[in-house]
Amino acid sequence: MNSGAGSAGMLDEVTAVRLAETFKALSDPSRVRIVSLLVDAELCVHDLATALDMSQSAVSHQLRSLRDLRLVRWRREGRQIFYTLDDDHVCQLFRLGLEHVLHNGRESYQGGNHLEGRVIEARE
Amino acid sequence: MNSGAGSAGMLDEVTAVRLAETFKALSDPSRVRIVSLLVDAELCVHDLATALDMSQSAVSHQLRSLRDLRLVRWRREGRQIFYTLDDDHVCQLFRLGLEHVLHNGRESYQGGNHLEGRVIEARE
DNA sequence: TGAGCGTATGAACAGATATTCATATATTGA
DNA sequence: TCAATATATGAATATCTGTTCATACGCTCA
Repeated sequence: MNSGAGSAGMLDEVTAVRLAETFKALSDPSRVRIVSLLVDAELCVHDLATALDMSQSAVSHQLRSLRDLRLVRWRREGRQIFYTLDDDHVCQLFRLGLEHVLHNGRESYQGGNHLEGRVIEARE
Repeated sequence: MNSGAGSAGMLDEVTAVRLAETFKALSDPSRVRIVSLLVDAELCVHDLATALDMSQSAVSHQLRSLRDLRLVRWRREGRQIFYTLDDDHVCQLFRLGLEHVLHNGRESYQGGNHLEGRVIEARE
């Protein structure tokens, strides 16, 4: 069977979809920033909204996505609801991604523009 | 919680966007499946399309995204172009995500439906 | 040189997404 | 019970995304 750690082989459709969903959870700047805060602390919606300079509604909608994808947990305390990251995998994913981004400035790259020196002689 | 290197602090806008972009690269089932194949082998577009049962065009478009995000490299050999994963981070991200998905069946979860229902205790 | 293959690309379109606005729900305290 | 507060939710909307279709580009070999 596939899905080992080494050779993954081709993923079956269900796994592919769920894996994609997991990454999709972190594929938006707002959500990534929410997670970056939750990595360090448990926060309520209002604090998140304030820290991120987003509307309460927008944050709440995003938290719902994260909840649906099981990336965060919540805890009620009075009228507030505190969120925290659900499991450690999320944390690891976040860190690994961050590492990738930070170690990957904007150095020149194979095919700085397109494939083989194609047409793009478009230079100003 | 917080497996080790904590304190990411809030991300600045640029980093958040780039991090989100990185995850977005893996946020689609087709792309995830492409990557799952490239984890094991270097493949040309046609082989990818065949293995994934996708049109050549669709695969090509997706490869372009992956190229733009620097997740894959290519190499021309005759009329074919072989793709491979660019750096190891991608591989690690893919594996970590897969691990998360595989270790996370569909067990019941906090708030099976809506929020209000129950409260989780302290963490750890 | 031209036919044919492999690949890339652009336009177009259907479907997904993030935010806003308005409003509902839950909880507390008077 | 009522007002105030914190959060969730639904509809509307502008934007983004993935695929298809048609076609262009690049390479190889008759």
